[in-house]
Amino acid sequence: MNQEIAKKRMSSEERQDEIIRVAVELAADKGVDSVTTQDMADAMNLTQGAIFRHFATKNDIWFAVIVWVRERLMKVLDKAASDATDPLNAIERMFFAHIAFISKHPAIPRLLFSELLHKKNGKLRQLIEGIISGYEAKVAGLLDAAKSQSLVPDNLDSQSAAVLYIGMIQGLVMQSSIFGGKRALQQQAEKTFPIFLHGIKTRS
Amino acid sequence: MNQEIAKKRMSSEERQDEIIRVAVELAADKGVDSVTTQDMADAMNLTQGAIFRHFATKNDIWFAVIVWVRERLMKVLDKAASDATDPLNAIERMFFAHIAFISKHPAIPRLLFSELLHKKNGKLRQLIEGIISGYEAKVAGLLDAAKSQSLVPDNLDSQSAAVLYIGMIQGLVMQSSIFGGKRALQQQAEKTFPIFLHGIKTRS
DNA sequence: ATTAAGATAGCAATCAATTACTATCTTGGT
DNA sequence: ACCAAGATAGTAATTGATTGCTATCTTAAT
Repeated sequence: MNQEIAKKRMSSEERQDEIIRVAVELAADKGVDSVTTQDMADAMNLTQGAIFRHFATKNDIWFAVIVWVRERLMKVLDKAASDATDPLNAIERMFFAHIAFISKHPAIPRLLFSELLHKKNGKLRQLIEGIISGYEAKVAGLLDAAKSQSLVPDNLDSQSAAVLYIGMIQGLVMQSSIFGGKRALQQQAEKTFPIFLHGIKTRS
Repeated sequence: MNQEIAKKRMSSEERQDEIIRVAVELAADKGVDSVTTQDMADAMNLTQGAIFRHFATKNDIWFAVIVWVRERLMKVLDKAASDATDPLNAIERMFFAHIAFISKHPAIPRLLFSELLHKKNGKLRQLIEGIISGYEAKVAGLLDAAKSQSLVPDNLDSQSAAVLYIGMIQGLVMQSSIFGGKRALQQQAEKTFPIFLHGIKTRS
């Protein structure tokens, strides 16, 4: 019953998209490093060699995956920030948008925060570094804007607060990775954010 | 010139220690998954097969590594906490002891926080989960003690604050992994901790 | 002389990547 | 419309390198 379907011939662009999608899925289950081109091929009813009609090397696949993630994530974050009433509210909306994004794509943090980072590799590491430092700069910028509106004290170190912000996401991801699932992630996030928020607000 | 040195025969126990030490070092450079038994053997002027005179499987090596890390880290943390004057001070001392420990062994966070985490579910994962959840419980316990001394408000969610605490460490590690080295890690830690501390202190 | 550590060599499995070939789609000249 | 010619996606098989691990021999230390 299931033999005839999915035997179509697709354009290279469509196949590239499918490979990226499948790679993300598999990375969620087995971890990035243990996903083989054979796994990808199996997951899309294709032969292993066919993968290399669409990507020159396996590394190029992961590069494309990261680019895909970047575009998706940035789109979500930008939209969340644009709906905000003030800089602090923008940070809060971005945070929960990010948590929701992770809930939908559990593989993402693994891609960004773990293995590929210390892969002495050139392009991949640079790309991920760019995403994270760009994210950090965005948060720090919002905090500076909050300063000028006296929403946070002037003597707050924006960059350090941004580090804490990103760390909070990492901590929540790890927490939900060890214990519960999506539901727990959202719930934990709602309880953790106020502590961070209070940490950056007016000090003695 | 370099042929005759390091040709000693060692006891199995000594070799096990050296294998563990070398494994930690190599994991810092190349990442855990990409360290092969051949790499370890090369790093200690030994044959690859000789490794298996001292460990039955490669997995056993990583297990021993994690156990080694746990003992070292817990020892450092316990000592830091025992010198403290009050629960909040204990958390602060533990934090900076942890940061100093990481500065000395940059491979550790990678072992605990990244790759091995999403390694299906074996003994390794269980061991790491135990370390982290134990750590979290310890911080949460100190926060509860701080409540009874009115150092932090009663309505603080201890577990969420502990998640933020661990996330702060993760964020700092990633920050220093992307940018500077040890110096930057210590400096950043000193600027970030006060934000966390203010976050858990008395609220409006 | 006995024993345990290390050397040498090799196995079976797995991996990314390449090859030679086939099937299918696209296109341009008549 | 037609239909050969080229382009492109896919298959099947194989390559060369690497992996964890093992069987057998060699040597050093007690």
